[in-house]
Amino acid sequence: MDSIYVDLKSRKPIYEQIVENVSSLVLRGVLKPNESIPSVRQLASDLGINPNTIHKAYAELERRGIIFSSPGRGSFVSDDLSHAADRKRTELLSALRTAAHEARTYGIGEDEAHAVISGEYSNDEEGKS
Amino acid sequence: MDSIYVDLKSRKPIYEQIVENVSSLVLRGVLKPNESIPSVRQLASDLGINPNTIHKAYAELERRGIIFSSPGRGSFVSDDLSHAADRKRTELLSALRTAAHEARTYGIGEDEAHAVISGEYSNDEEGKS
DNA sequence: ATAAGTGTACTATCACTGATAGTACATAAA
DNA sequence: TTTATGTACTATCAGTGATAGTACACTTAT
Repeated sequence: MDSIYVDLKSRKPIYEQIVENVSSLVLRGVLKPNESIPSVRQLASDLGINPNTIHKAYAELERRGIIFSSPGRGSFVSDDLSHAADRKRTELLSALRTAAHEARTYGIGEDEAHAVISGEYSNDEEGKS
Repeated sequence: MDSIYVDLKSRKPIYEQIVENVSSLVLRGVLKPNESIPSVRQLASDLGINPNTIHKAYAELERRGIIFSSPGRGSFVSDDLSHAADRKRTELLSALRTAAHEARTYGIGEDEAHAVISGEYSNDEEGKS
């Protein structure tokens, strides 16, 4: 959860997994602004996949303002993550709204829906060692 | 929403759209048990897609116990939908749980999450004419 | 200056999957 | 008998993800 990995058996393309993976580490604060992230070739080697695939992911991450890359130097976490954070927040609320809407559509009661939320927020000490 | 359609521009495969589409109509009670559904060729013609694609969707729907097909007669909604309904319910609750978990992970407060649920359940007259 | 490591840009190729096209056959109903 | 149905094939195409290989410009450290 706190490092980069891929699931080769997943339906989701590898490069998308990398994108979401790094994005998650950055937006959750595991990787700090201006911190360096693994080089294209290094990460490709670590994960046993093609460098082109990593580059495709990094290009998308740069497009989203999550990281920036500099030829000869490497790739780094963006110094301004506000845009990306806002977008993620909106996306999460939208997902929650959609799930709730679907639940209602199929006859799941409001009380039960609230109970699910409460249950998820009462899993004590989410990030313990 | 209450009839079968497809979005050719979607990332989701056409046959999967058909599956979810029919499944939704059946589990929401729009299509009743033992009611007939469009024939493979008819639906293919209506939607402007290949009959093989429809058949692939119908085969999956039959596998899930949503419909059943009979050569020479046609395809019909299953008479016993309890299994499919249970699975759908579990799936919806799981989706809600996942959305809530993600929201929490990224710092969205419990109050805000509950507010989203309440908001979605207070959209009065969801299904008006 | 040199070497090593970096991002980046190509081309070519392969594999998988979704989708189409066409044909064919057995069945059921009018 | 005719028509429409589900079903089962084969062949083909298109798009996409991924790999392989090469190359070039840039930065950093030696």
